[in-house]
Amino acid sequence: MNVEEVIKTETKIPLKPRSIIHLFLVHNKIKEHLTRALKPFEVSLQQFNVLRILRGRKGVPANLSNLNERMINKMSNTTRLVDKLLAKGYVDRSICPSNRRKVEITITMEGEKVLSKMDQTIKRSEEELVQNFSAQELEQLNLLLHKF
Amino acid sequence: MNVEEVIKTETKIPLKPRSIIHLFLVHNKIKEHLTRALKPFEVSLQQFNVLRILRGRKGVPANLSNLNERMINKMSNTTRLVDKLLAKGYVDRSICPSNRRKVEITITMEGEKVLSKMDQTIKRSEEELVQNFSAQELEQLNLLLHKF
DNA sequence: TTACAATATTTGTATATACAAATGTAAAAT
DNA sequence: ATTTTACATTTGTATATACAAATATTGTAA
Repeated sequence: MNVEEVIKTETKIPLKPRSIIHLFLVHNKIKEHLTRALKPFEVSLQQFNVLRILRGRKGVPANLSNLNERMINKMSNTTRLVDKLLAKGYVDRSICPSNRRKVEITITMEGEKVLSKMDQTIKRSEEELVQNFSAQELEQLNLLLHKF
Repeated sequence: MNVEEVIKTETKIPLKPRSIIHLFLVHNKIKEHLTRALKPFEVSLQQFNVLRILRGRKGVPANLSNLNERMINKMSNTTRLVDKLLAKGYVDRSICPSNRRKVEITITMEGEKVLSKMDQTIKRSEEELVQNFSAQELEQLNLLLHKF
């Protein structure tokens, strides 16, 4: 992934903006790659992410705030995202009995089933994406990203 | 920017997925930061990007293909993006006389004027974003990103 | 108890994005 | 010359995202 090549420019970009553009381009590449991997399952990356969060709660229902704080893209309309998963039968949603302002969201058996299939696909994609990296280089990358 | 802290999890994430999540989180942070910086100008990052590309052509008109191949997010509806800039008076658009399938897009004086103001704001934001990095660390980051 | 503030979610609106189909123009093939 | 193919852009549709406003419920204060 060469910056100048991808955005078709001959001029040398200064280090700071170049780093940011570089990161954007890599992000795009990864996002497209993972989205393509999830395509057969007809779920978005966000929906996949929510399913994983729900599974991680091991049966304990989540409300929208729980989901939001664990999501990668903090978005305000998690409601509509859950609507989609509900329509697919991958989650259940009910009103919390002890506090009727809240909702209780859980993953269904069906949801767990498709999720475990998605997991394998995503794992393969991730392996592909970082195939040029050694473990040490990935550690180094994480250290650098930590500085942002 | 600590991954586990941001997505509020106690479990240690394996190196490969962690690297990818980390990159997503950093991308989000940068995107939000830059979008906020452009807010007073009422243009999106994409629109800002298009204006910069047009300026870079130094008067030579661009068509939609030219823009697309230089844009960070390759998108199919550059038409509508240019519509927005047109409505703001920042670009001109006309049909290419030699090949009427094409359009000729140029930045206006007004566009150049606001763009130079945006530049300063964006430059400051970029400085802030990479303030914890030494030049050497940024070089290293670019080398690693190059591996994707 | 009534009014007010805080909390949790939902809805509305505008823009962004992805993909497919439609439109109009130019070039190539028969 | 007419048909076909390729090219460049536009439009339509569905979903995603960001932000503000609306709704419903609970907790608190006078």
